[in-house]
Amino acid sequence: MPKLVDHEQRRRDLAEAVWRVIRRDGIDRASVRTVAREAGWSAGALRHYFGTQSELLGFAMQLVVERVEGRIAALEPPKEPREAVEQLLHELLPLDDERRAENEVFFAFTGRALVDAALRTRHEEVHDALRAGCTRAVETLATIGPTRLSLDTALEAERLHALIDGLALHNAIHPGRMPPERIVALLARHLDSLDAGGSTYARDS
Amino acid sequence: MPKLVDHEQRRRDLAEAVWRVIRRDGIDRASVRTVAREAGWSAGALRHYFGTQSELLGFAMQLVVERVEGRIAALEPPKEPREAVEQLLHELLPLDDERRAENEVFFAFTGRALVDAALRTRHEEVHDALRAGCTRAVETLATIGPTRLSLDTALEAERLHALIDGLALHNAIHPGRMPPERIVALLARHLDSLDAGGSTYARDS
Amino acid sequence: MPKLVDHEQRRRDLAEAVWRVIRRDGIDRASVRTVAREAGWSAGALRHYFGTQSELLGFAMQLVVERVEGRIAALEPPKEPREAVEQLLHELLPLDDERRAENEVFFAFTGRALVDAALRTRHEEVHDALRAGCTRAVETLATIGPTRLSLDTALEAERLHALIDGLALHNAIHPGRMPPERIVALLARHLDSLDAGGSTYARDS
Amino acid sequence: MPKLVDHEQRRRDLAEAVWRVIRRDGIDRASVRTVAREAGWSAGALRHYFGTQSELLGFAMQLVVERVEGRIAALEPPKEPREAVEQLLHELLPLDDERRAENEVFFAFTGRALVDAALRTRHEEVHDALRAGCTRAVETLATIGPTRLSLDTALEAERLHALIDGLALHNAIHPGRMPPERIVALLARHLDSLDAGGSTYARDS
DNA sequence: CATGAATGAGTGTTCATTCAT
DNA sequence: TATGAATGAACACTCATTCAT
Repeated sequence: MPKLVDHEQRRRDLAEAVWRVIRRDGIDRASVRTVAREAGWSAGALRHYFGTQSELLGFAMQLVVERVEGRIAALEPPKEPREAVEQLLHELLPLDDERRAENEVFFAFTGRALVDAALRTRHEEVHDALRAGCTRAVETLATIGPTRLSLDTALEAERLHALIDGLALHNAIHPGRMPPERIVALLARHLDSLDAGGSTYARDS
Repeated sequence: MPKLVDHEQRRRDLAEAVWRVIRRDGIDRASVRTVAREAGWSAGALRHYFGTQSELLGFAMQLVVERVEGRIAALEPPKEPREAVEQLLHELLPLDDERRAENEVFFAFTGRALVDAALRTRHEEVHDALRAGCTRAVETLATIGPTRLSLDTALEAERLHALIDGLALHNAIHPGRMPPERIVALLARHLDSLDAGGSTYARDS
Repeated sequence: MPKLVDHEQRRRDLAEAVWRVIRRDGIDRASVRTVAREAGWSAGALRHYFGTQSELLGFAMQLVVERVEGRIAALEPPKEPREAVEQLLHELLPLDDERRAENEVFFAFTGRALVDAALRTRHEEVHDALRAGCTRAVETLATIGPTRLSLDTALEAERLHALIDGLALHNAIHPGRMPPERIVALLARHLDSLDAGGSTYARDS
Repeated sequence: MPKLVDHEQRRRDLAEAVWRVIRRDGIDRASVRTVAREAGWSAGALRHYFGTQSELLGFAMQLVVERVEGRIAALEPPKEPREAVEQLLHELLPLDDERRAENEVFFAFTGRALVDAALRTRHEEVHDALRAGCTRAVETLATIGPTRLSLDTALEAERLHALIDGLALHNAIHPGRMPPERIVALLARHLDSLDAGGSTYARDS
């Protein structure tokens, strides 16, 4: 009877080590050796759980995918516009440490996905999941809001999506210039603008 | 002083080689050797113009900075809102090959700037220049437009900036999902929304 | 003692796995892991039967030794020259799959035996067994043949041995240039030449 | 003006280091590191002359090819049978240190050529060159000899070739059992046997 | 100014081996 | 007996950098 290990848990531990290294030193430093050391093991031990470095990074990226997708999937259908806004703010934006970590790791992978086909596929998953979340939010605003909105939902979803990613990017790279409070204000203003009548999400959030 | 010109021109040639390598193979492949080969020289020769690899990449990034800043600085004060829009579209967005190149290189550097202080400083320059361009555009819309706009220009500039970067990012990473025409349409819609009265930039651009 | 049988059988199974790996991928790929996987076991399990990789390969080589020796020992004393020839052809030369396998494995080990003393000892056993077989064949031809042969049997045995190994080597490395039929023809010619009077083994084989 | 080095000479030096390592420790130990150390340089320096290990080993093998081919090409057309024999003995067989080295290296590569296509191609070159040399020798014996020989030259060339390789192999792997003098005696006997009339090359060589 | 020689550290990966279970 | 965990050394190869010329 060999020593048994929870394989999936180990993979998760290692992926988290990948995250830490990426956030601290950048994805270029996320070598097999470095990650192993970060996790407190030898490089060879890591090979039990990930056959190649590509697999390791891919899994770490997949973890982002799953977290974001899971978060979006868990969203309750909002009863009113304000709730939709809250959801976006609290679930999709890098407003706390956990999501800030995801966000930074996500952008680190983004740079690599530009030239790595396998990572790009995973990146696209997150992209689409975020798009779906944005679409749902826009639709909510259009249908259950107290307003007379007649939105091109596809267009608005894309605009919202681009705005969110832009905000997240600015927060990741220059946190001082785009702190969480400012993100909240900007997003509120944006949602506000969708409702020409003037309901004001911005006023007290 | 012709020698200096040569020297500076060489640096520019090399920086362009860096761009080509980055776009083709990713920033990780932008090694001193690879870039030298791409430029048609020996690796040692490169040493005369850039002491370290970091300096080389920094200069290549600086080229992006200068181009974007130069482009923004060259903008004529718009006479009317529509012109402001045109400027944004044609000067700041990745709608042709040249600016698509800048854009891709910019995002490649972004990934690295997340953990490299020197690159981050340069990145911030571009960031601020873009912000300034956005601010100017928003101000134009507010002041010389035919509308009764009373905008929080700082807020709107940030929103526009984030939107533009988000669109550019989406275009760089998933060009199929965010082609130039779509960028144009989205940005038109956005500017449109700034003018609650309803002038329609979107209608015929 | 059934356990011992099992043990020995296991070793044989593993040695056969070694053979398959060697023939397919070369002796360099015959790692402990690869062989274990080929045999359908874990690498650790193999340790119970072979303490080191060297031992494993040595045993696999020993299997060649035993097979060749066994085959030669089993030869009936030939009644007439033609029978001696047949024996050589059918028992010692790589004319069917089984002996082609032995042959290839043998030469794979030969390369290593050049610098590995333990393997060289085992190699020498095969060498000597083959030599003995050749000697017996030559003696048969000299004593029971219908001819007036007066051979230097030691010399002729060595010549025959070198010829056989040369043919086998050529067959192993360039099978297209030395197919089985050609081996038969060449050996027939050789044996023919031993009998100056002209009995013709070649004519109808 | 950089330090200039005779590239081809360096490659030859390195190839000779390969030979030394192969003869001493076997071809498996002929790693880039080991060879570099043997030649007195760093592993990185070696990369200036050989891009990959495969290239390095291929060149070292090519050296054997060229030496053997050169030696065969340099053979003068023999005036009489005896001379043909001498040529074979002195040029093709491992009777002195230089050719013993070639021979050992050749067999080391043979083992690898069994599974390496690139090496096999080079191996085939040596094979064919040796075959040509044997063919020439047999033809000489048949045409200018004092005898009534009517040989199947293709068949006899192959037989001679296999014999020579077999002898060389036996000498390489078990030098004690097949010393140079014995090789000479055996080959003399063989050539003798080609001339049924009985001229005796063996008698005084 | 420019080159190629040379180094040493770093990369991902494979491996034989040891060990606890 | 048998397994998988774990290690540390080795592998080929890439790289930034230094240096003599």
